[in-house]
Amino acid sequence: MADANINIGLNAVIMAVTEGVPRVLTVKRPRIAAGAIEPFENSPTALPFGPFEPRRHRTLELGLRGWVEEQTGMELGYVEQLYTFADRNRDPRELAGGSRVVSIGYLALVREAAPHGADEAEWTNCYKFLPWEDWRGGRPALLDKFVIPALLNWCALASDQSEQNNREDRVSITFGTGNVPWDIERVLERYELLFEAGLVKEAARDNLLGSENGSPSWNNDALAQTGDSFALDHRRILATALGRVRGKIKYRPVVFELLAPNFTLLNLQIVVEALSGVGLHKQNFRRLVTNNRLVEPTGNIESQTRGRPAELFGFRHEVLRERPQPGVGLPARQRR
Amino acid sequence: MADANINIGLNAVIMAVTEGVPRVLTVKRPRIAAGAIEPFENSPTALPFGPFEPRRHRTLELGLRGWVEEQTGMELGYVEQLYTFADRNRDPRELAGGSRVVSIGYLALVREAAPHGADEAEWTNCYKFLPWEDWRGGRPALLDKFVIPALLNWCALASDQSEQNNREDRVSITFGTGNVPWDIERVLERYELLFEAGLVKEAARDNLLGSENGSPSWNNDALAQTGDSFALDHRRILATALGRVRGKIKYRPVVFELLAPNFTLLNLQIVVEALSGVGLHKQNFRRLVTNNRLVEPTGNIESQTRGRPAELFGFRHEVLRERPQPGVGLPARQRR
DNA sequence: TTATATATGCTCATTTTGAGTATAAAAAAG
DNA sequence: CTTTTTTATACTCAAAATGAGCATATATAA
Repeated sequence: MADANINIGLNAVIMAVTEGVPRVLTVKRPRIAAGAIEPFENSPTALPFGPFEPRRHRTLELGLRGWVEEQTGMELGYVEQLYTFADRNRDPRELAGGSRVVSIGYLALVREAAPHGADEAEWTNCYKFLPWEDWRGGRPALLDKFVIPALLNWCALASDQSEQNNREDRVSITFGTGNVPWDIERVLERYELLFEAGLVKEAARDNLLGSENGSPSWNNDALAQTGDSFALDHRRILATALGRVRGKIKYRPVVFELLAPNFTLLNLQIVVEALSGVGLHKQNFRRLVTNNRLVEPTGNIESQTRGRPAELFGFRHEVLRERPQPGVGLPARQRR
Repeated sequence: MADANINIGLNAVIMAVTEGVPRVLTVKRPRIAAGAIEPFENSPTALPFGPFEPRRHRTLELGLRGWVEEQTGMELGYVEQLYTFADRNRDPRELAGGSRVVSIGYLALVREAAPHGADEAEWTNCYKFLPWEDWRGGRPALLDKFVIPALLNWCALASDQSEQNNREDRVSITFGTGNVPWDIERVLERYELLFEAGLVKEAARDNLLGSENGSPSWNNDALAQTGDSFALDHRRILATALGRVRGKIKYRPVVFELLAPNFTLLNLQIVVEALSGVGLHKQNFRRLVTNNRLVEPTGNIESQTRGRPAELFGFRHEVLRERPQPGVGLPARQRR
């Protein structure tokens, strides 16, 4: 009955925001399904992951929580399932006769704490893997210096006119060329386009692109500009996670999972900006969260500050019973 | 290496809207993983499903498209992954020593067509399975007549005060008791709450609720009011699908997957209302989709109509290049 | 004391939304 | 053939939400 060639792995994107930097928990030695540890060549950075053991775990989420706690000592709070990935060639070892790996991605939001466990886990800036996603300091320079020209070049290499139009449409919608606005949520679409165009290291590494695909072989200098790489398809899972958070923040109060119970409105704004990757108008942000009664003042004042001390606020849980979709509300479009 | 006790099944929620009714494609004999057909007692209604065969299919989505075409003769257009379900006891046969079934749910939107294939597939009104979700004719009577009282009763049966508060909060947020507005997207949360409270047939059938859970054993008359049942956890998957469409409709132009290329604005509105389960203000709906330039007039006029003939419109594809998140915009809250 | 940094309150024009009224163009009823 | 019914479409108007900025308050640093 059972297909002996399927393994299920659970991958965790564990995110935190500290000092205005969105971070993801990364490990050096990925743990391989079925419990065995296999070091990769050069031990590439990976998301923490572990096997799903049906005999031990009643649900997928419980399985995930279990081994995350074992590996990192962290007890997860907010957890949501992201996506299930099972593309062939996901793991190069399948080609060598190994079994097919199906991996289920999960997103967890935590208040940053030092991980402690068997693996050398550490917090890494998400934008090291997806540098084109951070617009807080204005439009990232690498877009115009490298990414967009390379994508347009890839469009021009299409085999026929219809495919070229297709590619140009995708480039303009995902990367906002022409007069198309930048949509902060299309993180995954952007990564997948770069992958297809052979502009991220994994594309070459995973050897999925032949010359018939019209993909030029970019030199390593160029590929170094598109951020750090991850083991397997973990960068794709991270892109899924970031896109999901960016969407969810607007209609569910998930930001508060990343903040201490008391925070200033600037603290809150910085976390929202870090995740969404765009800067927000301070006064309007304040008006939004207070008028919507998403937060409530505690009466306490922040100490040890530069300018005027700010009031401390807390999440107003009752908002869930007042408005169907309470979130922080981001601008629909990002001006360039 | 491989865990011989895992099977992966792909479940398809194939939706269409005709005559103002949102329909889902259902089959009478579910096909069991690994290709064998096992008739269930009474052949309960099920979603079409098939096994994922890693040797044949490069990706999960291709696998799904493949066997859907084999089984129903339908070539799917728009397809998106919903969620992966793997709870223990999902399939009662696991208890009898069978292997664990992991099922990956997919949503497909099609223009309704007669299915033709080996299984006796047919289109069924989604609201037959989730009758409390249809508010187009006003607040469904069964909410006040049966569902809410039964849920409040379940709250009162909680083992301690904290659990009772917890239950009451969940009831009011998902079912909008007190002054909480009804959130059309919380379809899955509502179904899961009814399941926990033992108010849908599957809860009793799957025998997951003991008396220690504080769930009364409802008589069959009562359970008959909460809609038709599905095999396994297929009703849960349908709830996931409906909630997903209701959300997505707002920010992606997915409705047009369900409509012919040319349609009147009333056609469009009826499809949106059928999915969202709420009635919309006709003039404002028109203003929204035309001002946002989501649709464009074709110049043609509908024939064979009752009142004044309406103009035919088409989806304006260019809107994707103008606004980041083009959708039809539903009212945030549903007034009662 | 002055500069600088941050917090917070407020204004104002514009856009979007909710809820209607009014009119137009067809078929059905008498 | 006139009236009624039905559906389509245009327009109004008040309320709410949004985008952008000015002004002021309260702290530390120079």
